[in-house]
Amino acid sequence: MVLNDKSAVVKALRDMGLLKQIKGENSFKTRAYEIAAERIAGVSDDIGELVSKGKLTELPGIGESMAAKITELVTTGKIAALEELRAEFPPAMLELLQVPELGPKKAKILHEQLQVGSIDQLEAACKAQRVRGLKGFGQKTEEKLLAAIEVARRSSSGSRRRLSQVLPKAQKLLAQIKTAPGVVRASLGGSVRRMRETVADVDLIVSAADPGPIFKQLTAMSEVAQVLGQGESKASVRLYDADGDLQVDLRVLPDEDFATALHHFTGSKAHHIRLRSLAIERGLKISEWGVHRGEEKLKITTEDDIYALLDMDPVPPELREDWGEIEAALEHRLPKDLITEQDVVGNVHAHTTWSDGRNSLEEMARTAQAMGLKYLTVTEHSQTAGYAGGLKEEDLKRQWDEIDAVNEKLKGFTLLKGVESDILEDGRLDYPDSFLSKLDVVICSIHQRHSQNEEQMTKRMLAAFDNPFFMIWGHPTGRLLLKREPAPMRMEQILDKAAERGITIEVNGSPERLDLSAEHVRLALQRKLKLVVSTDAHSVSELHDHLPYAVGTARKGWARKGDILNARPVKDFKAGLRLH
DNA sequence: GCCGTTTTCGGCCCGACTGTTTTCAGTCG
Repeated sequence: MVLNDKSAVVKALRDMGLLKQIKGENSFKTRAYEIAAERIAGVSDDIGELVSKGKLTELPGIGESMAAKITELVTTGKIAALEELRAEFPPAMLELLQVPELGPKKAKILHEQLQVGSIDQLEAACKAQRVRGLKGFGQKTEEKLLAAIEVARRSSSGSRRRLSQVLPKAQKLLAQIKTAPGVVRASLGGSVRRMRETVADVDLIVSAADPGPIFKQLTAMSEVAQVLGQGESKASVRLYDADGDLQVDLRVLPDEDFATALHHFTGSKAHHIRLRSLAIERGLKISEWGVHRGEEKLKITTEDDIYALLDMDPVPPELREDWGEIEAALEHRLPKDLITEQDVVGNVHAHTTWSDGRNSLEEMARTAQAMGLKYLTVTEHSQTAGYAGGLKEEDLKRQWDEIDAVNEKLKGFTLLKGVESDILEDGRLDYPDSFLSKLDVVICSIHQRHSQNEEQMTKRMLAAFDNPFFMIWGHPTGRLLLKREPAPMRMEQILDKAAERGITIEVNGSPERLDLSAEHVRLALQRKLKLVVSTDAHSVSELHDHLPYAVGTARKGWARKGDILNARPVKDFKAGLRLH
């Protein structure tokens, strides 16, 4: 095995599909590559294992030909057919498709007629007014492309941004839209509603008899930089935004169409394609405008009605990715009790002014209590983390006195004594066992030496799990979304050992982390590992603000209430942390 | 390229919007 890298496989399949599109191949063929890429991206299995065990063709959407290409890539490091395809085009050909408004058909014409093979060449051709003469192009297209090139360049660092950079703005927009006259129902849609860890735009779906005032409400907002388009049922705008351009798509429909429209614009695309095929088998047709049986339009009041018509369990938005939820819903084995924010009774992983937090112990405790919680784990940084005000044994012992004093004052609320201990480069923790044994909660995290290779990192974790006081594995991969890749490690092997040792895994809700990821949450749950949804709060506001991201990520990984330790009362929480 | 209690051949999700168009193609979601 030369290249056991799932993301490399996904990229190769996507690129192959796109290049074939530009060549003008049959669109169903090219879509097969997209489907296969999405399927691989969504499976939680190790790609090398799928190849070596010959299980690729068991995945829906992957047949003999696709399996052979994937096997070729994993075993030899490249796909000959893809190399040949690449050789037919300039190296930067695919970057052209990053330009909005420019798809494979127009790219093909530009390449064939004007030898355009990069964004820079496209810009030159447009400025020279050589594009407007091409068949199917005109002056307006040329001008639009020039503007689109700017958009593509501005967002070239990746047009997606972290969910946390968009969700609060989206919620604010939704609140403002709801104040427009005539609004009946309104909701967020799209990848924001599905709680994807990174998102590209905002979708708003509104029902009202007259769309006019709603469009007006949106386009009149001061944050709107440009109105990109407006028709009878939808409008798109671009917002001024410190993080770069943010597109907002607003749909307004009669209330009888709200549920089907909301469902349609929530996605994902892959989920819909599967669902609509199933509908056809049952003599139904699903579109954004409703569910039809022949000419008859069926009455759909909620999204659940759509799944009921297909004899499926209702699928919560976070699960709509075609990651196996379709099959599970058809077999009525979709989890019914996914974790919710209301289920959480204890806040896990908090820092105070004792280390690098911004609020005192008592402020954190009172805020958590006001949120309706019953306990809070105080887990300051450990002595190795000098940069974060890490505490020595004597410091922590003094902190216990203050914790005892605050616990005296608070009724029906408990501060638990803990620490976030660094996992050193050889897997040791940075306090002696004799001290760790005195704590209620020991979260163990990696804060340095992220650059170890896969072998070293895997060994480090396996060794760390041998410590009898290792209770919770904190932000396991150390990733920072769009900033730092997850540390390389053999996650399946590590989770196997964690399960053996009875270790609890953190789903860290710090918006830059979301660590574990939803995909890894599923891997952990397959091994019956216990989880905590944590805030990693460094201030009272983060106690509130981070919880939705932890819960959303856990839900997206199919975690149920029973899987989450801090959905249990304090006594059961403490008991659950003990190793077997 | 994938897939099959309507098929191993002949289908493959569906519609809005825009611009180039006298009836449609391309792009997007």
